[in-house]
Amino acid sequence: MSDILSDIEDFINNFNSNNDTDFAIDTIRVKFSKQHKLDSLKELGKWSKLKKNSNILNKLKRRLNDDEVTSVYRLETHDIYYYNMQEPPKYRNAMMVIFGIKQYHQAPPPKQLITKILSTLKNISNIDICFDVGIKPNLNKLKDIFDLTQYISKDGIFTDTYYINKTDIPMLKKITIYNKAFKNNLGFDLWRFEAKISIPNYRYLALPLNEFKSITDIAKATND
DNA sequence: TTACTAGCATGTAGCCTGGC
DNA sequence: GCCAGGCTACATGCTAGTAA
Repeated sequence: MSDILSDIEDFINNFNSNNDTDFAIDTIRVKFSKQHKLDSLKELGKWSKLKKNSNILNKLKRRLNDDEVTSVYRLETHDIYYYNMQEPPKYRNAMMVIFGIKQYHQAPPPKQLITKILSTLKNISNIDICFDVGIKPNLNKLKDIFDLTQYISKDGIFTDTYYINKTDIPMLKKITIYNKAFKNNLGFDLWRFEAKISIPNYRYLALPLNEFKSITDIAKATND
């Protein structure tokens, strides 16, 4: 079997070369059956169950509102987790989540480890592809075309995070636009576009990168 | 043949309650 | 407050059947 991660990276890099852009993978998610994979995953390192009130678990649950999370396990100190899902057959399925592959404030999870996990699970369910820009995007242009929702924190504060929850583009489930510099305390201006893209069959890769680029191009237009 | 799915049985962990 | 017991939710082992 070929290397799934390299295949996707090659696909994206090829698109970047032909379109003068700089898309990158930020998050990989893989739904898997624990029944035959868990033993192999445990050989890769120590998985620790996150405590019920841990900050990381609460943060994960905020991001995973659709999936009925029961418990979450973390691979050592990496941003690599799997969480058990309640959907039937109960406790059989889990979702592997590999975060922070494109980061500025900390090292990403080791590529060799990601490759091993993907070759063990032999699948990939969806990925987040990101695109970073040094100035605030033109959100008004996007509002003209999409239903742009601003995220309001629990305290009722309007944040620098915006969602396009419905794109009408096949496989492109959602786009998040947020102030990356503020979020990670970077010390320089940086905004991030993040596209959640489902992958029905990784053997026949057809990522909607042209469509995502059209959206980032609109938002890169000069602010009026 | 191998990989995967699903049902049943059983083990484990966490929470709650009552007695001391 | 502490501990034991009971209950429930969570998790996994075993096995049989199915698909690739």
